[in-house]
Amino acid sequence: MEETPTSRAERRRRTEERILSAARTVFAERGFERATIRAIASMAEVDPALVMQYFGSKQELFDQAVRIPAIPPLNGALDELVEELLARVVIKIGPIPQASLAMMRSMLTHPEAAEGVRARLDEQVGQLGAAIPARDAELRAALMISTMLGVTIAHQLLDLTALRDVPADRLAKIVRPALVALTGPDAAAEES
Amino acid sequence: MEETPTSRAERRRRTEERILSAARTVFAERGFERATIRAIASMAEVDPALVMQYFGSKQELFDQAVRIPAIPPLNGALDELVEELLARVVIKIGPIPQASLAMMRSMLTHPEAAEGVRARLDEQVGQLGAAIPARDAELRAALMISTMLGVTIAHQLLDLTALRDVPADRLAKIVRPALVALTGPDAAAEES
DNA sequence: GTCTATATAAAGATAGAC
DNA sequence: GTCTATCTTTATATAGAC
Repeated sequence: MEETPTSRAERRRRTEERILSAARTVFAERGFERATIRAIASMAEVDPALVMQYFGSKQELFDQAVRIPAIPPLNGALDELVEELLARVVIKIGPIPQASLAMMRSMLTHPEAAEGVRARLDEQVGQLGAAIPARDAELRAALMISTMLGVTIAHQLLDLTALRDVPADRLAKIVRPALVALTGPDAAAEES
Repeated sequence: MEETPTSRAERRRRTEERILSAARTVFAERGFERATIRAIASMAEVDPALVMQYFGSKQELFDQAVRIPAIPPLNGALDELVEELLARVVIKIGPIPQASLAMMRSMLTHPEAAEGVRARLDEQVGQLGAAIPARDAELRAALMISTMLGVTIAHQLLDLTALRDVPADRLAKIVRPALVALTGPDAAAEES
């Protein structure tokens, strides 16, 4: 028998996606520990037991929910990389992916999330460091990433008063010189 | 009857202090949610029930444990403030207070901790902003604070590979120009 | 005053009815 | 295949023995 567009498999896939979407929202808002299967199921309008049936455990649900589709590599010329960093976390304010938020929200208290974030940031540090000609390239790259991390946390998660309702371009305009300063003197200028 | 140096009140005070110290350690390591009264009591070598007896609730224990004695105000000339910021979070790496760590560890998942951190950072932003002559003073101050927050989190809580075992003066030397860049052009240079 | 024992609550996980 | 009902665990909080 040919399967219709809304076959069992298709229906199941949609239900799973609805659960994953709800999970991202709840994990992003409350973090791993305070998020409950019940709350996620409620938001997805399914039975809590179904969530367990599909994903097996809360941890497994978290893993699948925060899995980010692609890991866009950081490469190119240094000044392009600075713009790319700004675009990712400052310009792109608003549509910051729920999955990233969920990961960040949980990273300080949930060991698995911490490990995931560290691995991803270490990777970005490596890519960025490769484009920095100054000495201490990796260290400089790590501090650039740390800066963007701090701005994102202060803005998106802590909601600092002074960062509320600030247009993206104003943020970018002020942060850019700081990032450039972190890249250090260019190779030609290094004569010490 | 005169009380000896180890009177009941004195013994109680010492026990309380031991519990608070253990609480700071456990809250700093695991965050509010994952920290348990049992673990804190065990570390302090007292009975779990005694902790409740003394502090009433886990939340109250947290409040008292993370209460930071003094709130040193940020004031002075701008270049001194930059040095003060560097001293507080970069140079002073190592003896960063357990209470601050506990607060930061919990700030993304525990609403009370988030509120406490936001209030404190907002306050620092105000003090720092008052010393910045450029336009967007508060915004610049907030971004400076965010930068230091990011470096602290990446270093102390996430343990980024590239930031491990880096001498404080090397960190400070690289971060300083970024902070200065965030302070913006001085008043004389602003002619637009 | 300190600790043993227990009450209470919440949430993850499972078994079985439909 | 989906959901009702329950089991089990864990941790906060309390009551009462010593």
